[in-house]
Order: sequence, then C-alpha cells, then structure tokens
Amino acid sequence: MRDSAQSRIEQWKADGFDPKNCPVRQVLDHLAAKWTTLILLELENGAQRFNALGRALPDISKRMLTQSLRDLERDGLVRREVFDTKPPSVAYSLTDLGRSFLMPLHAMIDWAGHNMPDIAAARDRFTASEG
Amino acid sequence: MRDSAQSRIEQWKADGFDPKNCPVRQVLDHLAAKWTTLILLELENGAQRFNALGRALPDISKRMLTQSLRDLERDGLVRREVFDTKPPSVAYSLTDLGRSFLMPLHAMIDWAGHNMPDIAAARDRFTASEG
DNA sequence: GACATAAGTCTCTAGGTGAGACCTATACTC
DNA sequence: GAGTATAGGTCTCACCTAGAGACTTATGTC
Repeated sequence: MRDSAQSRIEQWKADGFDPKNCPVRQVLDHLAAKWTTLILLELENGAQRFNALGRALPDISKRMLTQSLRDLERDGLVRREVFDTKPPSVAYSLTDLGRSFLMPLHAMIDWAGHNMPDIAAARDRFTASEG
Repeated sequence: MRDSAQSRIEQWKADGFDPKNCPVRQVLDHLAAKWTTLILLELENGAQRFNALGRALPDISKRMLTQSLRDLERDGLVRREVFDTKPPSVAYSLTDLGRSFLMPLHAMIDWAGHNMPDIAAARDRFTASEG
C-alpha cells in the first residue's frame, strides 16, 4: 500500500510534477477541507436533510454548508435528492464512492484518537519551551 | 476500526459535543491543512533543510512553509534541528509520531489515486448537468 | 565590491470565510 | 386574516488569512 503510493508519487515527479495539476492535491484539497469530512461523518448514519445537517454541525453557516455539499455532490461522494413536498425538501446521502471514502477517513480519525495524548503533550512542551 | 471510531463519536456527542473543543477537529484541522501533508510526504524520504523543502514544493511561500513547519513541530510530528554552521542551517525530520501518521495518510492518497477517475467523471457529469 | 546562500521576518494585497439578513411559498396558530 | 414557523437556500458585508515578494544578518566566492 505504502509502496504503490510512493511509486505513484515518484512517477508523477518523473513526468514533470505540476503542482497546479497534481491529482492528489485536487482530491485532497476538497476532502481535507474543514467541513466536508464532518458532513460525510454525519451522513454515515443515513440520509439527512439540509437543515438537519445544519443542526448536527452547530457551528457551520448555511453558506458553507451549501458550498461544501455542492463540492461533495460535484465530486460524486454525496447524492442530492429533491422531494416534491410543500415546501420542497432536500435529502443528502452518501454514494458508494462517498461510503468508500469513510474507510481511510476513519483510519485518520482513529490515528487522531490514539495519538491525541502525545500531540497534547508535544504542544505543552512546545509552549513551555517558548516561554 | 470503524466501530471504535464510531463509538468514540457517539460518546463525544453523549458528553455534550462541543465543536470548539472537539479533539478530532483540533488534530485534523492541522493535519488536513493544505501544506502539512505535502511536507510530511517530502520528509518521508529523510531529513531535509528549509530551503530544500521550499524547492521540493515549488508553489509554497516561505511564509507558509515556516508556519506549517512550526505547526508540525508544535504537534510533535516534525523535529527541528539547528546546526552550528555558518550561516546556521536547519534540518527538519519526522518524529516517530510523524512517521506513524504516514500510514493513514497513504491510505487516503491511495484512495484518491484509485478513485480519481470516478471523481473526474462525476465532475464532468455535474458540470454537464449545469449547462 | 557585487553577489549568493542560509533561514527566516515583514508588509501589502487579494481572496476566502463566517455572521447573519433576506427570499419564496406553505401551513399552523390565535 | 395577521403573525409566525419551516423548508432550502442566496446575498452582502466585514474580517482574517494566504500568497507574493522585498528585506535582514552574516559569511563565503568571484
């Protein structure tokens, strides 16, 4: 796993690495954005409506919620369905692609959960050494 | 793995989820930042000096390179060593903690590599449906 | 003496983010 | 029938931060 990623990176470099056109960056720039991961985690338990997502993520503005959902929809990780109720309601749910992203995402979150104490300790040391 | 992460999230919510104080966010906000992951990948092959990193990441400004390295050092993922040359040189390298982060990071990059075609197709569809 | 290198810092500007008002239509309450 | 709530957004404004690039201090090279 590590090797295949490494060799892919080497290959890109050999091809004349163009940072503006790096595919990994294009994907990670979206997925690593502040809100998108949190939205994906919220959708893991099932489809949710726009305002329900807003309530689940209390500190996201509607503006950023809309924008993040559009990004995720555009990349094919989230599906948007409009229901002909009055007023119309909209449900967001994970696609298969979106669901497949949860595995590496949880790997990161697990890492964060495991290493939080070490990181906190490192921060304290760093702050202390600064005076 | 998935279950443990999921139950942790449920636990946090039960404890009265405070988004400003969510540990996962605190960690991921740094690690998912645009430059930090790229720096970690560059350091995977061994220690590098400040300007060498700048050359490896052609589109990072010195300002952001300094700041990202400080963040990584503060969190204990990167070690900073000053050598008493003239002029003084500085080497950055991964700590064990930093190296341990490469595994989930590569899992994400592998996912991105694998699913790039699907994502590109989804983007094309989305753009087409917009007119 | 002019120029390069080391590892940054400083300033300025442009762009992105967050907060929150506003919009259209329906339904419920009094 | 006036007021209020809900739905899913859009719009505007102000601030903050990221990016670009000049500047710093000290040594070594041509």
